[in-house]
Order: sequence, then structure tokens, then C-alpha cells
Amino acid sequence: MNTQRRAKRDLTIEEVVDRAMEIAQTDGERGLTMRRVAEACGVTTMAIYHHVADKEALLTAVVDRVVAEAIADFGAADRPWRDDLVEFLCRYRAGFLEHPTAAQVYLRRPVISASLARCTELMFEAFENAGLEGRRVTDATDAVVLLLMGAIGNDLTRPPAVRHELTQALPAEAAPRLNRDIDAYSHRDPEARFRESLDWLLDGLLAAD
Amino acid sequence: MNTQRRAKRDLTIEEVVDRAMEIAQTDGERGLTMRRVAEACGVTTMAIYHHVADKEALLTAVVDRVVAEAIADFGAADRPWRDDLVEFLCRYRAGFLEHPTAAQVYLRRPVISASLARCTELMFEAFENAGLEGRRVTDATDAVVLLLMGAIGNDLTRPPAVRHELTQALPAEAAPRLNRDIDAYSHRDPEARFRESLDWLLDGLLAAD
DNA sequence: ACCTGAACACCGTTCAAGT
DNA sequence: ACCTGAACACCGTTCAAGT
Repeated sequence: MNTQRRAKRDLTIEEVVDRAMEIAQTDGERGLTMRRVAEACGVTTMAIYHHVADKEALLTAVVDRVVAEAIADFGAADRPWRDDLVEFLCRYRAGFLEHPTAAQVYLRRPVISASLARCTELMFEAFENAGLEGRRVTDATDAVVLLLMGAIGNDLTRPPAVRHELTQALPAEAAPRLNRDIDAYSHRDPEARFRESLDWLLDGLLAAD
Repeated sequence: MNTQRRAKRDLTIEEVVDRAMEIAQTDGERGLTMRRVAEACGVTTMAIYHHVADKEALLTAVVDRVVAEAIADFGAADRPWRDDLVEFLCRYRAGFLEHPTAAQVYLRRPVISASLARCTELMFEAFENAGLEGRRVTDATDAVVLLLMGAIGNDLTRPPAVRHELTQALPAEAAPRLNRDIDAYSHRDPEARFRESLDWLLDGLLAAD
């Protein structure tokens, strides 16, 4: 809570994003207000608007940070393309799960950023290296992106306790299978589920002509 | 814009949800405020709180409506289980795409409701009918739900024009494949992509022991 | 160019009161 | 039980002004 007056030209966009990510981490999306960011930067609310067009632009910068970290060393390891892609997607998913506010923004609205463009380029490249051609490359990327976004959204908002509550929304006799299998369905390892789903998807798409 | 005073006991929770869905449809999530709902119901803002605990509860009721419509006649048609499941998931996806505000809520936070519990029961049943057993049933449901949520999120927030903008976030030479394939990637039929991805996923999971 | 301070037009919700 | 009216504690953002 730095209340000292700052020298001019001292505040940078990088620092604004840093503080925004810290606040998002501790207080979530509702706690991430322009007023709080300004306070954390030791500056008036309106000073933030000098470094960022509006709140949405700040949120886009936060999402870009998360993506940038996830794609940082894609392709660095020496292993088959499929392992490389799977590990990349897992890191991507994990990165957003560690930054729930960024994930909410990523899922809720369009996000255009340099890191996201780079990320798409990398996925096209991965499927090209796998021997796919033309539409097969973009269709495969499409499929993988759908599963990825779903895993982020689901694993972020449906932890075990939430899934478990489903049984209470209906009388037990109206949902016999749900009540019988709810423990297997709710108390599972989300990353393992994502990995297996991804394996099935890749198996299916590679088996198709 | 009914400004007449209403008789007491006249307003029902169903009407509140009706008005909320209309407002969400025309003005989106930002336009859906408690004040606007009350106005549309011809009642004071605080009168709404007599029928609903808070705004979140109202949003949950809106989501439940959308799910209820999607699952209405699941299993009614006489066809193989797989076709039945695929058509069901497509209707589910389409239902949320027709109600973007409901989709946003569905993706952003936990939603517990009777229709959602029923929906899970139906998916368990479908995979049981397909011959899966034990963990295979819940794991298959898990996989399909991930893809479903991802398709809703992606197709809602990433229309062709948005995907196309990706090319402008990076200099052309930094993303050669993206620039070459962007048209195939952005201007595609989202439902067709969902169907094919789902086919690949089901192929893969049925092929696994 | 960078920052301040006051104000505007909103929110969801609490609380006390009416009938 | 059902609804009203005023108020509270917030938001993001505009605008005019300082240095």
C-alpha cells in the first residue's frame, strides 16, 4: 500500500500489469478494480488510464502474460511431436488454472494478442511436423483448442465439491446412475482426465484418413 | 415498459425469469440488471428480491431454462445410441449459443440445477447403453463434457472476424503458417467442427480397451 | 507527457416501512 | 406475504486542470 507520491515517468505498463496480476491472484476478478490497481501502484486511479486504454485492455495484457509464459519453451525438448504437443497443452491449461482471473477473461470474450497469435502458429507447426496437410492442420488445431478451452473452463469452475452437489439438485430416485457414480465422476484427477481425453481425440483424428 | 402498479401476488418467479431472458437476449449480460428486470416486470427493484435470493440465483434460473430445453426430448428418436448422443450434444451446444448470456454464466462459474443433474444422468445412461462400464462411463462423460464446454466457449467468443484479427497481432514474417492458413482456420462451420471433433473423440475412446 | 481531483452515471444490495 | 422508497458502498470512466 504505497501511498507516497511517485516521481513522474516512474510508472510503466509492465508494473501496472504486475500489480494487476498480484491483485487478481489474491482477491480474484471482483477485487481487481482500477481503483485497487492504482492504489497498489501508489498513484491516482486516473493515472492508470495513461498507460492503458481501459480496463479491458488491462485484462487483455494480463491474459497475454499467462499465454506468453505457457508458450515460452515449446519445442525445446527433444521428443516426438505428439509428446511435445501434449506437454505444451498441459502447460497451457495449467498456466490458466494458476491464474483464474486470466482464465475467466480468456473464456468470456475474444482475446487478441501477440502471444495468442504465436500460440496458434506453434500449433499449426506442430501438426505440420506430424505430417498433416492443408485443412487437416487447421481442423486438428480447431479440435484441440475446443478441448483445451473446455478443460480450462470445466476444471476452473467444477471442482469435486461442486460436481458432488449435483446429486442434491434432484431426488435420488430421479437420478440413480448419477448417485451411484458421483464419486468417480467428481473426485478424479482433472489433469489426468484432460490428458486421456486429449489422447482419445488425437488417436481419433490421426486414425481418420 | 409497463409502469402501472401491479396487484399483489401477481408477479411469479417464472415471469421474472421470462423477462430476464428477454432482456439478456436483446441487451446482453451487461444490460441484464436487477433494475431493468424490475422495470420490465412493472415493479420496484426490490420486489424482485422477494422472488429470488440475489442476482446470481436469477442467473442460475436462466441457465437451468436453457439446459431444460436442450434435454427435453433426449432419447425420443429411434436411432443408435451414438447418433442420439451426438444430436443431443449438438442441441445442447446450439441452445447455449442462442442464449449467450446464459452461456457466459455457465462457463464462468459453478451452476447447480435440477436440469444439469438430469443432463448428467442422461449422459451416464447413454454411455451405459453403449456398453461401457464403471469408470469408463464417468471418464467418457468427462471427456465429452470438456469438448462440449470448449465448443460453447470458443464458438461464442471467437467468430471468424475475431480469429482473423490474430494475424494483425504479429508481424507477418513471425507467423508464416498462421498467415497462410488463417482463412481455413477462421471461416469454417463451427458446428461441423464440433461434430467432427466429437467423432474423433468418440472414435478414440471406443477404440481404447 | 504524466498525473490529480472532482464529478457522472451507473451497479447490487440492506434496511425500515407500508398494506 | 408482498411490495415500496431511500440510502449505502461501491464501480468504470469523462472532463478540466495542474506541472
